[in-house]
Amino acid sequence: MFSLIKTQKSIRRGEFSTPHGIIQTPAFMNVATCGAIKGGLSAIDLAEIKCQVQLCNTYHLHLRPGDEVIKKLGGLHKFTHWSGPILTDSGGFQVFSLSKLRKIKEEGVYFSSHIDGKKIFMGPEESMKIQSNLGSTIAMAFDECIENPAEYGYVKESCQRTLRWLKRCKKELIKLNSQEETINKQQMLFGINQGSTYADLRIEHMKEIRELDLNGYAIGGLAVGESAQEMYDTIEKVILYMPQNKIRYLMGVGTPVNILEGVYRGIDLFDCVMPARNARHGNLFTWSGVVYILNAKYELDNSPIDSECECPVCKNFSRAYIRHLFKCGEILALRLAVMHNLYFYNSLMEKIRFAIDANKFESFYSKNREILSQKI
RNA sequence: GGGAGAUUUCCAGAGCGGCCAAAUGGGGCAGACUGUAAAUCUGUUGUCUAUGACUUCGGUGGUUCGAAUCCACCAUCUCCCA
Repeated sequence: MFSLIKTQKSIRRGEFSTPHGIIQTPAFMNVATCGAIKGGLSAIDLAEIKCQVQLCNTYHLHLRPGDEVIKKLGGLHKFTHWSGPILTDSGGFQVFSLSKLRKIKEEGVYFSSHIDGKKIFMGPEESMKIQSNLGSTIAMAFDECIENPAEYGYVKESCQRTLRWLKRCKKELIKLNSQEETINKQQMLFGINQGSTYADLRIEHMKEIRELDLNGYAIGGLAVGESAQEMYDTIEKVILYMPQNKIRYLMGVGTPVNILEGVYRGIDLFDCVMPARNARHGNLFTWSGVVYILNAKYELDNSPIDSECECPVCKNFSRAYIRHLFKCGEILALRLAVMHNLYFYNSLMEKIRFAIDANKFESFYSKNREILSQKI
C-alpha cells in the first residue's frame, strides 16, 4: 500500500507499507543478488548502512541453493536473517544479460545456466513460483529487457509478449498466494513497463499494464545502452501515464545524478549494482565527487574517504589505509568500500526525503547534480 | 684448489644471428563499470624534438653486412668434486 505524503511538481515523498515494514520513499534498494550484498555484508550490517529494503534475484537463487531449499528453510527472510522488505527480481534481466545463453519463446525463456551450462526453462509461472517459494515481499513480473538501441518492430512485439507474460504472472501469483503452504500469502506484484526509447510504445504499454491494478509499477529497459538524456526523456513521457497512487520504480538505475534526475521526474524507488560493484573496483562516492581510491595520490592521504560522511568507515579509517587494503587484496577493502558506498546511496535518499519534506528538493538537486558526477 | 651452469627492460622469466625496445606472468600507472556470469575487464609500462629516431639484455674487446643471441677475457652468483 502506497501513500503520498507530499508532492511538489513531479517530485513525490511517500511511504510504502509492506508486511515486512514501511519503506520511506524515495528509496534505494540494496542489491543482494544471491542473498548477500557482494563484498561481505550481511543482514547484521544493513542497519548501519541505513538500508531499508534489499533486492535478491530469482534466477540466481533458483540455481543456488534452489528455491525449494530456501522454502524448506523457512523462506528468504529467515534464510538471510533480514526481517525487512525484500524485492525479488524476476529473472527478466537475465534474459538480457545472459543473452548469449538463451532463447525466447512465447511460453518463456530457455537459458543455459551460467554456472554449469545446464538447460533451464523460465516463464512467468516458473518465475512466480520461485518468487513465492522465496517468500519475498515484492515479486517482479517476468519481462524481457531489451538492449538499446532496438529495432521498433521487435520492441513492439516484445512489449506485447511482456504484457501477455504479465497477465500470466498476475494469475499465477493470485493462485500461489491462496495456497496453504505459501510462505508469504500477501506477496505483492509489480508490473514492468518496456518499450525501449519509443514514447508511443512506452505509453501504450503503460496504459495496458496499469489496467491490471498491480501493487506497483516499474520502468524497465533503461540504462541499457541509450544516453542519459534519452533515459530522462523516456521517463518524462511515460511517467505521465503511471498511476499517481502506486509506487514507481526505475529499475537498475543508477548513478547518484541519475537518481536525482529520477526523483525530479517522479520516481519513488531505485536499485542499482553500481554502488556495490564500483566500490569493489575502488570507486568511492563522496559529497564532493568520486574518489578512485587506487590512485597514487591517496597513498599518504590520512583523511577519511569523505569528511562529510558519517558512515562507520569514514569515522574510523583513512583513504591511505583503504588504498593499502585494496593494493594487498585484502577482503576488508571490499567490505569497507561497499559499506561506504551503500551508506552514501542510502543517505543520499535520506537527504532527498528531508529536502522534499522541507520543500528544498530543487535547491538540493541543483546544488548536487554537477558535484556528484565529478572526479576528484 | 678443480669442474659445471647462470647474469635480459621495476621483479620473475622467455628469447639462442636479422621478423627484438625484446613473449608471458607479477608489480606500477591510468581507465571502465547502471533490475550483478563482474574481488571483474580494458589500456599502458626504455628515452625523445615521437607514423620516426636514439640508448638498452653483467663489463670490456672481438667475429659478422647485422649480436640479447657467436668468441675471448674480466666481474658477480649458484651447484658439484676436493
